[in-house]
Amino acid sequence: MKQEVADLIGHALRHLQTTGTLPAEIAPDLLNGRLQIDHTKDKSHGDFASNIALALAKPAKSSPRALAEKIVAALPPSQHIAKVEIAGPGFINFFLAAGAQSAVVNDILDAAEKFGRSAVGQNKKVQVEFVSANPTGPLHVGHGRGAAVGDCLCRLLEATGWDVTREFYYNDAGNQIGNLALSVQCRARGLTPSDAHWPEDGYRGEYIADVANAYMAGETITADDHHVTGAKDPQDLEAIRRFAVAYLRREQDLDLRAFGVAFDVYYLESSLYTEGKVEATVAQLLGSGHTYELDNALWLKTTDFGDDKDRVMRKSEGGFTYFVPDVAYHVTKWQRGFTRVINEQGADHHSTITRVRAGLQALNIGIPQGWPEYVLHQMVTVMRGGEEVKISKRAGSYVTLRDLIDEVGHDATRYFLAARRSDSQLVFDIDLARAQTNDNPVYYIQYAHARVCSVLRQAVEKGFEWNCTNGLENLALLNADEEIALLNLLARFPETVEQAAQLLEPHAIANYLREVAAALHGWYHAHQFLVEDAALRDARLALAVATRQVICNGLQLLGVSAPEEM
RNA sequence: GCGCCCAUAGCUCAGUUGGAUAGAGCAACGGCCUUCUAAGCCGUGGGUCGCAGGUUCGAAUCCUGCUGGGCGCACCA
Repeated sequence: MKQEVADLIGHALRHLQTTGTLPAEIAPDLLNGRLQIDHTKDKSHGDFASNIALALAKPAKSSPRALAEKIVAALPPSQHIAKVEIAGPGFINFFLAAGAQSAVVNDILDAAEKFGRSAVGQNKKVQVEFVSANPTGPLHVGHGRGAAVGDCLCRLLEATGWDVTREFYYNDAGNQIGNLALSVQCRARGLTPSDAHWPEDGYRGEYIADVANAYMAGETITADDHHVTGAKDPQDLEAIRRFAVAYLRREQDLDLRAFGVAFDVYYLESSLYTEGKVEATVAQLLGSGHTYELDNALWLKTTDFGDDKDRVMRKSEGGFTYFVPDVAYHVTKWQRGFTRVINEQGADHHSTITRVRAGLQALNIGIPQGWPEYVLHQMVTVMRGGEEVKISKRAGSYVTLRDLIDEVGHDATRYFLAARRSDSQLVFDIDLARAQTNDNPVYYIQYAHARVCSVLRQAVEKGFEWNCTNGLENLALLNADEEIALLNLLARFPETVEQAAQLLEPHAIANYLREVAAALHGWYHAHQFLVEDAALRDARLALAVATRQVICNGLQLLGVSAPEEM
């Protein structure tokens, strides 16, 4: 319906151009999306409003209202538009004809689980890299936020027609891993973090002891088609390293699986070395003319590309800094044909953005400046009983994702971690997330879904014969305020999805679903569904089923289940 | 000191990419249970959109400068 209004205005504008009322040169502007149609907040302003006359007044050398009148006069007739008004400084308000809103029920029932999907992505490849936690410990809440946001982004991109690859990058080759191995070795030798000989920056969580015990017991870890068995030898640091990495990777995989997140590609940092990709990148950078030697170290002039200081590539004592394999890694993404790449990561790693992009620009291999895109999420604070929760037994210094899933469940965890704009800090209220009341938005939304299911069960019990298409010819009977409000809301689902995908903002879906749930509950309480009048009953059930479908599709995008009973 | 992010009702947050009188949920107050789920619904009160300038028909939204909070500023990752 919104598109139809846009088309009508577009038609009118072209007409005004051919008659010379509007200068021809403003046409490209319009086609580039300056033609904006808004849903009105206020019913007295109609159903849709356009600011086109205000935007074009200046180039058309006309007053906004005079231009608005010309545009309205040039609008082609439409059976769906009952009335067009000019209001305020020059807004053009469109009033839909009675019954025009209810057509969306038909659309929803036709499209079913496809309602809200689109093809704007044109099946183009996009890679989303997210979580990418070092295999040095259990995933924490921050990783959980990354997992929730990243996976929802993927679902949004898939829903809008992109060919999505989910990728996880394991930093399994750096100092942190050496640290991990040392920590496990200490535990295997019977030391504890309270010991005087415990390494300064060793890992202190209980899980290190678990890894050490499993290693000493000769456990076998199976991951990624290969097996690693504990060598039981506390002297063999290399064996400990391999075992610990495999052990913790398995842990993370189990957590992610419990969270409903699955990756297509797990990329190992170590493979960049074994396959010579780091060396190749270094060689290319050397040839680029953007490097220099200073104090025995090799530097990249990242300041040539907007960084605030140059970065070391090869340390004076040998060995590359982390950012060299990072650049090499991104080169592989480019070479694998991902012209679009989105990296979802914690804001604390923000500084890598300029560095990685600078390295890629220095290579001068045709990578565009803004590639890759980044979505950063801010810190998460976990609250319980009005107090901040900071530690978990297993990890020691932080709350793990597993803790949250165990305590509040998979659905609430996913919802709450994705329901806020990712660039503002998030307070995760455990008490709220656990609540089986309407204060809890997850509960409220799932309950709306279950409620429709319940009504349909009642309909069967009462012997009302009904199927989805019964109500369609009676849709015009849906004219109560609550029904119109719900219809308008449902009609907005496709554009909500499209915009959330375009802006990479999954939280918009969460907010939208809360609105739909509220509209459904409000409607339910104002009207009986299972009335004697068969035509009205069928119409209402059709709308209820359509609403359930939209809620179901929306929850699917968030990775939250849609229960039939609660 | 430098860079990035944030600041909207008592609390948690939206705000359609510059639009009309800034919204929702909690909390507070007042109503509603012979009912397909009261696990709910309706109503009322509550705001200098952190502060000060600027841009224009029009600013919570864009620009500049402050204030306050978070994060980052390694030859760690």
